[in-house]
Amino acid sequence: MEPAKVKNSVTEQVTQCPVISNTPKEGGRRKRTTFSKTQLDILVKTFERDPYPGITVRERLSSLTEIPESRIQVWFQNRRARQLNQKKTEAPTFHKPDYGNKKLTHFSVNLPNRPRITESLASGQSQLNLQPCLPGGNQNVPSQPVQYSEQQLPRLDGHFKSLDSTFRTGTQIQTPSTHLNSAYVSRENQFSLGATGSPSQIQHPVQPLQQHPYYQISFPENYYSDTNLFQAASPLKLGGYQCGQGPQYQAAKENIYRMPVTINCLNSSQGVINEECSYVKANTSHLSKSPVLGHDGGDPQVKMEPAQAPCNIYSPVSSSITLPPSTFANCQVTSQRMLTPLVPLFGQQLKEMIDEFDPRWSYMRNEVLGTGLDLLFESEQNVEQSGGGRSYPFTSGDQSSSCHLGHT
DNA sequence: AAGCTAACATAATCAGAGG
DNA sequence: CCTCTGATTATGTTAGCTT
Repeated sequence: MEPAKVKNSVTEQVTQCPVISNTPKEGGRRKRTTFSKTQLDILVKTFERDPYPGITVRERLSSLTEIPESRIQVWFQNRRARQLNQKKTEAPTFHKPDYGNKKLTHFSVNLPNRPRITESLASGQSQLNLQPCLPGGNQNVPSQPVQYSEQQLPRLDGHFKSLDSTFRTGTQIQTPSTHLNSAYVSRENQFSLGATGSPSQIQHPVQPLQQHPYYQISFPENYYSDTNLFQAASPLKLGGYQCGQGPQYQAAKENIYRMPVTINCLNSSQGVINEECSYVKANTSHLSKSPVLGHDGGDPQVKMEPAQAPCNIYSPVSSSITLPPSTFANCQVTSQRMLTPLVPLFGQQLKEMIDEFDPRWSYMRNEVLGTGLDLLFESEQNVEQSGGGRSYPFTSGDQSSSCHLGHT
């Protein structure tokens, strides 16, 4: 066992970041790191959006700030500890969120445990082009499709399977860890990414659907689903309602990376309303281990199929957007291992919904989709500003195009 | 299934930097 | 000197891997 504490203080010159060379001295205590203002700013802003960054985010921060990942981890640990202590000392009055007039309310879900890094993954440099929540969103990261290595696919698979199971829970949602017992949730409407090794689990009640209108958006599936990633064995439930397991749902799960399927809105007080949905039926997935990933040739075609099935997205808004199949008639899916989000016209609405829903999902969306959605949003704005009506751009691989939408 | 290990968490504490 | 905060240690949980 390690003998107590090493208290031989180092009286050398303070190591100033970004010069990171304060590795632990032989048998001594690591020199205290002094973070620069810029570095702290990045860390703080990241912390505000995600107090529990995963390894990829930490590595990303590390490369961005030139702070060793281990120091970043320590920083977040200390930050969490002090924030918890601070909030403990404060009067722990629980403020019930005011859902009355807000269309988006607290929605607690149990997010998945972090995917474990296998040795093969951890040993190498992170190949995930993830988009952490850095200052200014992800604008610091070049916009490019996310590329996944063979090794990352199984990891993502487990990750998204967890997401899938997350949304199969009922109204009583289990939170992944005691992280949620802090005021993060109640005050900031955030929920934590669970991590392995978390303390005992607790449950947090979800605001009853009957009392408060919800946005209950199945974004995790809309964005991250995959044929191989989501293998729902039991009916999906959202807010106590059982979601359809019909062809639309399955199709949604198959096409998450190309586009969100349909935005159906309904009043929660009316229960589930069956609305017409349209979706893209793609026969491949960038994240799937389908044979198409194994070769470079071929251009799997995107097939369009209409669907008539319940769409379990709740919203107080009584309108819906249905995308005609023609929207994607000319889309082609590249067979490269690139996630190119083919988000059609309603990107702005989608983005707003995502962002309002929870910043963390935006973050995860960015992890997978990169800046595609943001770019879409920008392009949509440009179109509107130029009076271009309802023509929306989309991309597929290295090709881009636009289509006119006559949505209702 | 059991054991090992990695990863991550909180909590407590030490100790350096700076006001 | 005091406060803030980075660094360390102890301890616990979870999940993947191996046997």
